[in-house]
Amino acid sequence: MIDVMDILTDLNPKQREAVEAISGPVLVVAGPGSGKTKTLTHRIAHLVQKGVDPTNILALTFTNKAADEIKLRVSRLLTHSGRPWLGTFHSVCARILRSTARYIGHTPDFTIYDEDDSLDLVKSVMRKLSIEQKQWSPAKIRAIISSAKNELQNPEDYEIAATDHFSKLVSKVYALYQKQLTDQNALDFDDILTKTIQLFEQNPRILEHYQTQFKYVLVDEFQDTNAVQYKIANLLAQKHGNLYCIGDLDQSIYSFRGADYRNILYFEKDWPTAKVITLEQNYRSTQNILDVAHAIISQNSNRKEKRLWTENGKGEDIVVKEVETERDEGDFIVSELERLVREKHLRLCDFVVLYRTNAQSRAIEESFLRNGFPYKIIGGIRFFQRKEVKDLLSWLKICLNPNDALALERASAMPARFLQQKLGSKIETVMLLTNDFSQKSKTLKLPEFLEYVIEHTGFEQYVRDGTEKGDERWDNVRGLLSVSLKYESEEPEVALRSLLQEAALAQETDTIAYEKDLTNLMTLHSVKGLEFPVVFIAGCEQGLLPHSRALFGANFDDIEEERRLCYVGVTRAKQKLYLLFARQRTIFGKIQSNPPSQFLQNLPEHLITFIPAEEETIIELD
DNA sequence: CAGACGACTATTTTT
DNA sequence: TAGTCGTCTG
Repeated sequence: MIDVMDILTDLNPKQREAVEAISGPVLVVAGPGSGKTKTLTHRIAHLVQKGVDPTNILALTFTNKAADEIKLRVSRLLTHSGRPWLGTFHSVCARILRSTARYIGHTPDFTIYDEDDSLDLVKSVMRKLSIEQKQWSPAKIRAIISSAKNELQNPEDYEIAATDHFSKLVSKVYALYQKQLTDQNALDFDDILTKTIQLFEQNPRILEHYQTQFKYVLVDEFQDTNAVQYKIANLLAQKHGNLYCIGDLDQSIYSFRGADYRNILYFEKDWPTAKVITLEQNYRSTQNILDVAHAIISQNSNRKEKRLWTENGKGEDIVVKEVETERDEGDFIVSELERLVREKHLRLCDFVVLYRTNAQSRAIEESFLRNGFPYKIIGGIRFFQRKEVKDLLSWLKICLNPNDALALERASAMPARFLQQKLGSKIETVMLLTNDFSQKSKTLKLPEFLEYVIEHTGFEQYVRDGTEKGDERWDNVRGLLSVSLKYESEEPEVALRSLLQEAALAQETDTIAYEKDLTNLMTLHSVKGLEFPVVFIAGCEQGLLPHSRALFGANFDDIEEERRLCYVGVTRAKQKLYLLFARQRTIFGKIQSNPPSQFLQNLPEHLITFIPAEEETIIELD
């Protein structure tokens, strides 16, 4: 156990204030690199040091990555005693709902539908209602249903509010969609949150139970909460009033999926006695980088003024580089990288290349390939989202929840010729197989059970069609098998449940290879929370950053979010920052020419080195 | 029912 | 340009 003083002496005065203000509501505005996670973890440790039982502490995050990081750091600070409740909003709510499922009309083995499942269900509902999918995009309808849920509108509420033709149509889909979910004993991601609220509102004693338990509630990345999540945190903290929220409005970049940074403003209204602490000392970047970041973000009107400072010194100029084409952009990045590795003895993993859209990675990759520099693309399709993985998992889902019609449909959709190796007609085959699997799932260890399912569904022949992609698919299936190994020692049913829960809620993200000697390439969104000595931001052009959608819509908020995105990118840099723009670029097979990003316009000139495109650049005709 | 072909579309992404 | 989706064809 670490000494109380150690936990506090390691902090600057503001951080220490945030850690020590343990009673009452606290809002911490934490700029990039200001020790947000440190403050949160030290606060938890401090509470325990003060004698608070860890089970009375609830810490909520948005991503599993953040939850894992906090878990790890808290466990380093506290070598004894129980663990706090610590996890994503979804995992904590799912945990609560598993033990209270009957109050919301489900059984504890409810299935969690991810976004793809949810879309499949919307499509199936639309087919049932004979709604033309060409005319009305299922994805759009799904998104509308999702936002309705996030405004706590149930199908009846939505129907009442629906006036125009389209809304009425959506209302029909929503009603049947929700009914199907209930019938199938399934919850979508939004339900996990909204059903928790429903549970609390309809069962005051259950709410009271959790309110009593959670004497201290902490919320990480508060700017990313949506209305429902904020309400959950608020409800849970109501009894003791010890609600601690930490975040940064300037780094809110997920409003497109429901995050509402205004929660930070509502917080002060809901908790008028809240202590507000701003962390402005930055431990990551040079002052030049912070000044440029400030020049960008201060153009936003929706923000609270704060000014980051550092003891790291001014550092180097920020490089603004003009290039002719996206090919030159990639080549410039690689040549700078090569030069810095040679001159400054940096490693390839000290660099990161950032871009607004995934499509931009292509040209940059090609430069890396041409010059023989290793790289890794972060992002893309997640493991549990892959078709072959979902296909295989659907067989497992049926074992736990035979009402899961989506899983049943998915499993049945596997070409009969693979299944028929063993048994009779298709529908019988699926039935017979699932019956058999259900039995086996109770007795076989999880990895053995998976092997069994793979063998009896002809899964290898199914995914492995002799192509390279087929081998890749097979690798993913083997990957699932290795995931299952960590549940090997558990009871078969518990293990199965855990695996499916992980598949639904713990979407494994690519890990950044800090230790490997290669350069990471990723979107501006993916880089949030990370830091690198040298940062390249490619494509600083009107239409790309800010993205044309935000530009075209002329929506004020959208442009401000793009600016925050740019700010997030800039503040990842520890020592050196490059902002690049191309005079022309091929987008969707057409050559476009866009002016430099408006975000480059107000940068303090004395901090910038501008390098124009080389005039003799030969534009290749092709 | 598997594969081919043309039409269509095209931020960002976590749970 | 490139990936997805629905329809058509053998």
